[in-house]
Amino acid sequence: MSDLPKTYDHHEVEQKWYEYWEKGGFFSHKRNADNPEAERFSVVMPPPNVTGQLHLGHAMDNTMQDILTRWHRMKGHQTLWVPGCDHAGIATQAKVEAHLAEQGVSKYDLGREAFVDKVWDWKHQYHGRIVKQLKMLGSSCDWDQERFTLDEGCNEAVNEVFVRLYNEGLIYRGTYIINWCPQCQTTISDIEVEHNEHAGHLWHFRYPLTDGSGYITIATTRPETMLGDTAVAVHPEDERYQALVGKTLMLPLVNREIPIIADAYVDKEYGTGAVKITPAHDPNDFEMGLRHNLPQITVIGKDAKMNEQAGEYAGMDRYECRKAVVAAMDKLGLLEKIEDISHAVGECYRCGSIIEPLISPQWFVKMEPLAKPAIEAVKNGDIRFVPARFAKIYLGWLENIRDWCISRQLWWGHRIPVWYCDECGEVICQKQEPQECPKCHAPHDKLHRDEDVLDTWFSSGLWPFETMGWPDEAKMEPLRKFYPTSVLVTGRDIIFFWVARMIFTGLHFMNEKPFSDVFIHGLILDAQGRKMSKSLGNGIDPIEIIEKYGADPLRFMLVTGNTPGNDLRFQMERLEASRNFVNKIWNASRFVLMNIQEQAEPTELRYSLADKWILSELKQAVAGVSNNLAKYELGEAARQIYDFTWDCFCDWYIEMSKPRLYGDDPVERYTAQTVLVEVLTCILKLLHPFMPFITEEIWQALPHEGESIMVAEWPKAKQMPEYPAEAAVLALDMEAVRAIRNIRAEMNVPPGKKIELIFAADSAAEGLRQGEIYIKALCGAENMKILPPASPELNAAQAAVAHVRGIDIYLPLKGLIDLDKETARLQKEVANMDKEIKRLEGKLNNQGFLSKAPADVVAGEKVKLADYTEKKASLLERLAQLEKM
RNA sequence: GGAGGUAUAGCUCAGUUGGUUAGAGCGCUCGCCUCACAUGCGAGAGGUCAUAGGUUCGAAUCCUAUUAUCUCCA
Repeated sequence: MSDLPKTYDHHEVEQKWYEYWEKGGFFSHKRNADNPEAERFSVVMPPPNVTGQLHLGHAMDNTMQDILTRWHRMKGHQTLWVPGCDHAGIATQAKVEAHLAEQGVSKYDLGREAFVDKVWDWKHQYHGRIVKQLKMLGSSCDWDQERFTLDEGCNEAVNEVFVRLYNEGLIYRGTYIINWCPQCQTTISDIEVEHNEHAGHLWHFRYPLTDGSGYITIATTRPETMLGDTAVAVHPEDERYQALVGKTLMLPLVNREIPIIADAYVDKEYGTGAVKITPAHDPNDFEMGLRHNLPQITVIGKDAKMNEQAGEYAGMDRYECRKAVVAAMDKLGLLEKIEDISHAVGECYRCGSIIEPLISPQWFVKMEPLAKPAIEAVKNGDIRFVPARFAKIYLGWLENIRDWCISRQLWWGHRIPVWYCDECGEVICQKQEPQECPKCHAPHDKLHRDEDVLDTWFSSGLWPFETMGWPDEAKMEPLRKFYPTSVLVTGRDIIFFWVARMIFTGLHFMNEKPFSDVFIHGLILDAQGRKMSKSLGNGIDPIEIIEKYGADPLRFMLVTGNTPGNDLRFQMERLEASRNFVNKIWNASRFVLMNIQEQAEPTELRYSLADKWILSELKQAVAGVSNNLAKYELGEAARQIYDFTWDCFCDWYIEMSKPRLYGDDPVERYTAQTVLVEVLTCILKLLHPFMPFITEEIWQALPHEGESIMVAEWPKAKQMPEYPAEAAVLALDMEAVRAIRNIRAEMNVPPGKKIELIFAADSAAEGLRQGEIYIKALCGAENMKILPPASPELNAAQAAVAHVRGIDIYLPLKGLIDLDKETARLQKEVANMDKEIKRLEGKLNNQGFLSKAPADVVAGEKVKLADYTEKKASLLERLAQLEKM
């Protein structure tokens, strides 16, 4: 036991305890491993990208995981929280390329191997930073289990998965239309394309019929692709065009004869109802092309420039060509009109470039067979989303899923485990590099490996089991113990990217879901409710916050004032409120420590009214916090700790303990000291998952058993005592105190002035007597008298009066009473009671209410009515007295 | 075009199966450096719970529509 400094300095404290925990092995999943009975709790950290540093969103995500992990650890569970980072293919490669470009070096100058080495250097640098940030935040993850999505073990897992899916026919290579980012120079998957509204135009072009009988007007947002048109489509039921179906058109500028086809996909209402079909540059046209056997003519290359098939336009940028095509059509008199429209344009989620749909040979995962069980697992409740509404988003996506393009034309990532034989064209998919072609036995140097790497999410989709040793039997001890994990905590923005993929890979390869619960949280917004972004410059660095305020207030702020799934606004005021709470806890603890330095001789423990009240309240708080944590209602749990600590413990109990601590009854003193320590210790435990650092600092200073609060036993409400009768008595005394303080304030009684109190009470008299010591201390009263109701001397005094349930309170304030003011105050209160009485009478005269409402509700309303009626009577009586004065 | 979220005090938000005189923090007003804390203490003011209907004995809470706003999907 030791004293605490007057002010709390988080800098030193936070670092000290984190090192202590880490060295002590408190984060290890091996703790408690000898207890076969211990329940297990496991989480895998959504691996942050090694691209850069962590932002507030990561801070929130990891705080939530840490709260759950620390809570379960305190409950005695064997816990594993796996940390790690993601290699983030495109993002990291782009960063490093940009960095090299500043020095005038391109990746091609370096070559693949040297470039990848550079990326590893980058990774090491940022990885160190991320780890440091996580530690500053207090994350209690098991660092011995840390993984990286591109480490050897993950590579083995990726190869294993790829080869198995290939052999099962669930991975295939095919030439389809894909999303090409001309800036990143790679394919991206459908979900990596962001559709944003842009102001654009709808150009109406006339395509002449080959038979010379006229023309058809098509509307397009992409004139440059007309060079690759291979048909014009109309809706089969569109009367305007029915006669034309089957005829052919002469495609202007290129003079190619193309058919008019009918397809139900066409929207009759959009544009002219006739659309040009470019199978090589539009996904829908591609599909339609397959249905109608249309040729695919690629006119735009991977550099987003027109290729040789574009004839005279070859070499032009796609947008330059657009202008040229429009001008040429105009010149030919085939431009009917230009309409201004707003339409969605696909952009690369990474660099914002406009995506060019292209036909290209790529690797795909066949999704339907994998999606089915993943849909089922959520539908049947095996996997639960919290909040439940996110299940709908998940299901909606999986039910309409398209095959997943997994190959990327990058250098940074898991190289696709496929080799091609130059001799016979055999495709060899296997984990180890082949020494010869298994088909034609061509030697090793006749084989070449696929140049592409896999989508980052292909490896992070295996995260819950690849991090636990799979597929290496020798390393799978964590997997056997901790898979499936208990819960996944993540943002709603990566439900498709990541959550869904982990679910289907987990189900497919482990025959078991990867996690039971998916706890989804919202985004962090700035104070104005905007997304934090680099371009707005409104991002906040968690490190700065931690350095200035400490990790505890940041963590507390990040999980309070908010309900699961909703976005959270970051406001300095809220951070300050959390910091103030930390300060409050610190000072309350100082008070307790100061007052137990001279421990009273242990005598008997005799709980007084206040002790029984605070213990009852504590039990409720413990139950509430535990229940809310179990429901992932972290904000509500935090609020309950806050309220209990500040209101119940600091504002009331500590104040009530003072007269006992400073008095000379050793039993009272000893009891108060004991209860103070007991309740404070319990508060610290409840708070520890939220504020790990300050709680450890104080806990270590208090009398305690064990090495760390981290592994102290989580309080069990069921084992705690409660005293409802005494708690109710004290609650009434507290009401009286509030009423008295109110009068003091309203009557401008100087705070230092001691007053006298006279109570008129019948059944409540005993409770007042028991609470006398507190009432006097809290009201600044010298004496208090408790008289029977209607005692003669009550009328005599010139006093202010209040009434609380069955108690008339008289404050003799000779000379301090402003009669008019007092009358006004009482009248206001009478009016208030009138309103309530009227409301209750209405309710209680309602036959429907009496017969249909539950009995306890009816009884409750009756008690209220009686209270208010009594109070009103008392107030009126007092008003009558005042009039006589 | 489809789906969903949100709408409660000046601001940011709670309000968990319908029943509280509708709550908190910040801000505001009044009074206080009361021996843990002015990052504080005590007392207060402030809300037609977006709008319109409906269900119910009873609606901030459930249903329908509307409006505003945000997000996702196409």
